[in-house]
Amino acid sequence: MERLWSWDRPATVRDVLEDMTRRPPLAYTTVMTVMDNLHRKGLLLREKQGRAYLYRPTGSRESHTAELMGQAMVGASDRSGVLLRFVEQLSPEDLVALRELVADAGERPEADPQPPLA
Amino acid sequence: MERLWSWDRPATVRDVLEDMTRRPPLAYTTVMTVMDNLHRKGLLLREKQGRAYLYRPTGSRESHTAELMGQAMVGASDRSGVLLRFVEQLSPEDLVALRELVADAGERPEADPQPPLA
DNA sequence: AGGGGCTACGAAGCACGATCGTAGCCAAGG
DNA sequence: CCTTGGCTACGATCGTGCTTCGTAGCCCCT
Repeated sequence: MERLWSWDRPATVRDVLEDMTRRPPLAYTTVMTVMDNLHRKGLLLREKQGRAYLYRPTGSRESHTAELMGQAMVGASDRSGVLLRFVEQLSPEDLVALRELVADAGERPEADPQPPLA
Repeated sequence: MERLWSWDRPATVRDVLEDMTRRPPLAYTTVMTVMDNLHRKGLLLREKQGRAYLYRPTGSRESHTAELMGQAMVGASDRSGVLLRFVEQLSPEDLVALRELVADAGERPEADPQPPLA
């Protein structure tokens, strides 16, 4: 399913359908239903353009993954315990990245969350 | 389901069943099937004691949550991007805890992962 | 006005988990 | 020795959610 958001531009149902490579090609309505479900789940925004809808992701794939990670620890009583186990299983590269991130966070309380993306 | 691992001691099917409070009490076999599924999924260890099995959790609840969080970012291409979005949504308290954790990690390359728990 | 493309709605198939019943096993007690 | 009670193994049923798709209806363009 939603692994088709590699391209960062909005897409119509037909765009996605024609990009799909599948042994028996999926039906048009299948792709549409999936995108509609994603939209109902708040993962996709849509906007009417002519007679068709233009879909665009609500957030980046990274945001979504981070959202899932945060969701996994809601209701946890010992949050720092969870974080401890989490950093324990991180790779060294992840660890250095994380170290920089937690150091930066808080220094500039509010920086641009989304610079122009360049 | 598995919210019964608040107690840290191993338990038999009957222990769990008698601890359950549910409008229509669950059948004995229901609890057994659930615990067996958890065992098949590697979340529970079991050991025969007499004619019954003793079940104990494979890891702490914190380890399991951390495992899920790690699982959420497998296959992510931009891991530091994910971590960025993740720390962004953390509460200030979580942030200070995480800062300590990433600072400690690496200083003592291998400390006891499980001290006697005292 | 007609046709092509798009959406809305709902049905069928599939996978997974939860719930439970029945059958079989084994040890203890009469 | 045989019966009874507790436990496990196996499979049936049910509900839920996701996937796939077809049909019906709508609207713009020619």
